[in-house]
Amino acid sequence: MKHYWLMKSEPTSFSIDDLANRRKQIEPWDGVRNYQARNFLQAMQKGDQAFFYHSSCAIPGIAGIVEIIKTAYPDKTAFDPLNHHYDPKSTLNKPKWFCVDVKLVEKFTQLITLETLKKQPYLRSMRLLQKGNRLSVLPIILQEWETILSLIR
DNA sequence: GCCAACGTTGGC
DNA sequence: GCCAACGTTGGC
Repeated sequence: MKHYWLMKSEPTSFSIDDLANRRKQIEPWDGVRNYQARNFLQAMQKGDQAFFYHSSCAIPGIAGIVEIIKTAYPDKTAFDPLNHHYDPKSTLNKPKWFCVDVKLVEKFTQLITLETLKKQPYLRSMRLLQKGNRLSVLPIILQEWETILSLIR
């Protein structure tokens, strides 16, 4: 069974346009340094889809859809001392952090803004909208997925 | 830039 | 194991 997710990225560091401009429109979703988010990454299966969410920017919101094309494998950025996400506690033998590969499925012609999401009664219980939620990777239930897509379809 | 809400760290 | 201090996230 296919599962749905939401993955956050700050567009100033990596936006949906950056993904669109990648060769094959594929990118490793690395740099996640939170255990809960990591566990969600590890639960992802090939073929799962995720909303690409732009966070910490002028207009936060969902910019499009990506598909998981490679399941979790060790995040190389944790091994690189020069990388901003370097973590000496993650080793080749015992990797602590993981990433998946995503491929662009669709960039929405119009951003589904956080403001819009908040207005939807059916989305009130959505994890993304809960107070204090800071998870950069989180699950979306099918009903929420479809409700969100209905906003632009 | 502010600040609430978390997560992590480290002394005890 | 507790908890204060600190760091980070992310909306505003």
